[in-house]
Parts: sequence; C-alpha cells; structure tokens
Amino acid sequence: MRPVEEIAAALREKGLKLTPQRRLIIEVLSRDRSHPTVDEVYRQVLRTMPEVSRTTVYNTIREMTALGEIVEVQDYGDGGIRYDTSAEAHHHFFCRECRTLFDLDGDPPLPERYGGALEGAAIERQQLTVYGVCPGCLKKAR
Amino acid sequence: MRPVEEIAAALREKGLKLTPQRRLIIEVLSRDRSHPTVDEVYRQVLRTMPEVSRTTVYNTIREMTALGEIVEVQDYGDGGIRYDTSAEAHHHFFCRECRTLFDLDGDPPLPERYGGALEGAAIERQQLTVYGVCPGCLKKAR
DNA sequence: AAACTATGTAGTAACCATTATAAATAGAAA
DNA sequence: TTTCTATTTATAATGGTTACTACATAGTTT
Repeated sequence: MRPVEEIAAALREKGLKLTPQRRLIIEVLSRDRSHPTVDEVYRQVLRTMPEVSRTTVYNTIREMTALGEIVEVQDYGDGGIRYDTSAEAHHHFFCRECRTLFDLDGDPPLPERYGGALEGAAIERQQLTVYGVCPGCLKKAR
Repeated sequence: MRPVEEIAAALREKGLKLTPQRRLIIEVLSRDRSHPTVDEVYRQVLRTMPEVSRTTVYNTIREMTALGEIVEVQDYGDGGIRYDTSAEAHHHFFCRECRTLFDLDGDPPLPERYGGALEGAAIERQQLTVYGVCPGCLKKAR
C-alpha cells in the first residue's frame, strides 16, 4: 500500500474526505502484511479508536479496493475475505495445514506464455498461488 | 474431473457409497466446465431429480473437494464459492467487467523460480490467475 | 460567524451462502 | 425380518457482508 499522503490525494480526487477514522484504517492496512480479514483490521482499529463502527471499516476497505490500493485474495472459507495490502506484485504460498498465506518473492511469469485466449485482452494483474504444506507443518507431522 | 467409474472407486475406498443422488451430482460436475457455484449445480441436478435437497449437493461437493476431485476457485464475492471440475492443470483469466472466469492453456511455471520461501515445503498444486478485461468487454466499451 | 449542503459515521436490521442438527429413509449385514 | 449404519431431507442456526436510517461532521457560501 502506498504512503498515506498519496492515498489522501487519491481520495480527494474522488471527492472523498480523509477523516480520522479513514486515516487510522489506512494506517492499519498499510502496516499489516498478513492478509487480514475485515474483522482483523477492525480489531486493530479498536485499540486506538474504540468507538469506530464495523460499518466504517467495511466502507473504507471497499473504497480502498475500488481505488486499487488493496486487493482481495482467495479466502478458503475461514471467516471472510482476506486483503492483500502490499503494493508490490508478488505471489502466494498457501499451507493447507495451518491455512496461512505466505508471500513469495520473484517476478510474475509472462502472460504471453499462456496460450492464445489472452489475444486482445487487457491484462492488468496476475497472481500465482502455490498450494501445499509449509516446512513447519511438515516437521510437526513427523 | 475423472470419469464417474474412477470416482466411484475412490468413494468406496473411503467407505462412501455411490448413491443415485451422488452419482447425478458427480455427473453434473464432470460435465460442467464453467466453474459453477453450488447453487448452479443444484439447479442442474433438479432437472433430473427434483426432490434432491440443497444439503446433499453441499455435502457431495464437500466430499469431492476432500477427495481432490474438484477444487475451489476465487469467488470474487458474487454468490458463493465456485468450483473447478477440470482434472488437468490449467490457469485462469478473470474479466473484471463480465466477471467470467476463462480457462487458459499452457503449463504451470516452475515453483523453483519463486524464491527461497518454498525450501522444504511440499508443493502440491499451483494456480495462476490473470486479471483484466476480456476482448468482448473491451469492444463493448468502445 | 451562521446557515446550508453534502458526505461520513454509527447502530441496527436484513440478506444470503453455508453449516449444524435432528428426524426420516435406505441398504446391508446378521 | 430385525438391526445397524450411512445417507438424505428439512429446518434452524451461523456468520460475513450489505442496506438502511438517523445523527454528526466538514466545507462552503452568505
């Protein structure tokens, strides 16, 4: 996620205001790289502003998603949609044991290698997810 | 998805029975390559057996997922989890305009290229999703 | 500064996909 | 047939998300 100042500028461009609640939610989002759910963001926000409503967190996260500042990631059915708050393109590894989504380094592969169906399409983003069992869970299994 | 006979064998191995309801649901699943939701499968099932309950469809799809016969794909928030019933490894293109998930051809990229975080992990499957706007929607936009 | 307007927030209720529960049913084994 | 177990059905409960309403706030104009 970009610095708060840049996001504030993007908000103003859309006619939106940088309220204290939005500022705090954006700060929490830009700090958290653990692919948090709305509820996890909400609980972090409450530590600083205990009177913020869940609705405001939902609204702000929806606005940030519309601005392209954050991105939804596969939620795997545990307690809600998860959000990726990292601006840099990167990939994921999902451990089916501990159900954690890890970030991977490295550049995305080129879409040209994936057949002719993409001819004439506008590519905006690509996301690789690798599934398996992480080293920690493999050790526990023994 | 594999032929019904092979799936029946996999069921028996787990001590599960191939009931008429399960057989029909599996047939619908193996026919449908459009990444259907549970409700879409349910409505197809009703055409042949109108008295099958939604719960049975949920249960059977959960069992098939546990057996690895089908796989959840990113649902993007429209009406439920979508399932991929294709046995062959392949990738997806998601059009953010018409919200359709297209299949792509081509081989998966090698996980070795994605950094050291995968050292010692057991890789089982990988899935690339390309995001953008499909040729049809691009034309309409003009 | 006061009044006006538009936007944002909070709280509650509604929504809908999914899961849990309990009763009815079917099929296999004895 | 009787019993036992797995399955199906119907309904209720759950939980994340959205809709709605009233109130508060910020920015602007006079």
